[in-house]
Amino acid sequence: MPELPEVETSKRYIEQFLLNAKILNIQSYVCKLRWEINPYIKKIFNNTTILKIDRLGKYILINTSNKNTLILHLGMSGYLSINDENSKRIKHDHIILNFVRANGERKSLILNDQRRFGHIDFYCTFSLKKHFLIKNLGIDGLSKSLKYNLIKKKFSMKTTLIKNAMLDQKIICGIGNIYASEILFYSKINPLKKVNSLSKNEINALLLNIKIVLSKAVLNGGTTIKDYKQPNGKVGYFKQKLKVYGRDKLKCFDCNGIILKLNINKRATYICPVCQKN
DNA sequence: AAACGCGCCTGCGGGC
DNA sequence: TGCCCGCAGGCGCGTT
Repeated sequence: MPELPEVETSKRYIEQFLLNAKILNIQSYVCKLRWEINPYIKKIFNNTTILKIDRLGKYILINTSNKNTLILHLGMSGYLSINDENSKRIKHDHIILNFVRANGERKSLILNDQRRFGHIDFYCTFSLKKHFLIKNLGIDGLSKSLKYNLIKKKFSMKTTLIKNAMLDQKIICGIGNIYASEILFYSKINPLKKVNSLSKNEINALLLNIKIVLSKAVLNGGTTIKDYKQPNGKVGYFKQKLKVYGRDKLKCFDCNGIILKLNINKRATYICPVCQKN
């Protein structure tokens, strides 16, 4: 479900509550989400303070005073919320992190994940980049270092389709299926084009539009297609701004073309065949 | 090394 | 009403 903008929205919201808060304990009600959950997670963060929260791609990274980092991934259906301590658990509430704020307020961070493709883990902060979920991640979609030379280098050795490359977290991390279609539309690039055939202008357009689309989506609180909500309970408002995703058979906003739905690698891909002829 | 499919899960909507 | 199928915002792993 959540792609970079939804994860960033969630991160910014929980940060308001969690920064400088003390973790009391972590409860988990399942043995595994996508993978087995390390049982030590229940104890290792007890009485530690949350110093900093980062996001890398679709991962939320919570750094604590015991020099560990809590790693959260929301998978397809994960949803974070903040609730009063001891409020009633609902279906698919799998992880509850109880904490106390500097003002004495006791709250809980809740991970609800219907499909259980999400994950929670922890690792020593110092060697976080060696963690198996983090070590292969490419550059973040909103990183200032996302530049032409870097991407040109990665693209020139590949024959895969640009749509697949957009979803490859080892190249650029954070982009998922919705924003891949949107960014390619903004860039007027046909998703079936091979990455090693992209011109300099096309790559530069792509990089610019990655920034534009992702940051616009963040400003709008992300995209709600079905059930995604911001942690404050509001839906994301970027859906109204989507140009192609989910708009098959409808008219393109920029020309008279009709939006087409393709299947690329079993993933729905939306294009305007006129704007994205090449 | 790169490029595919598979499988992990639940739930929903459409067709019969 | 119910069953079956396909599909859904992700991604590591095994196989080619």
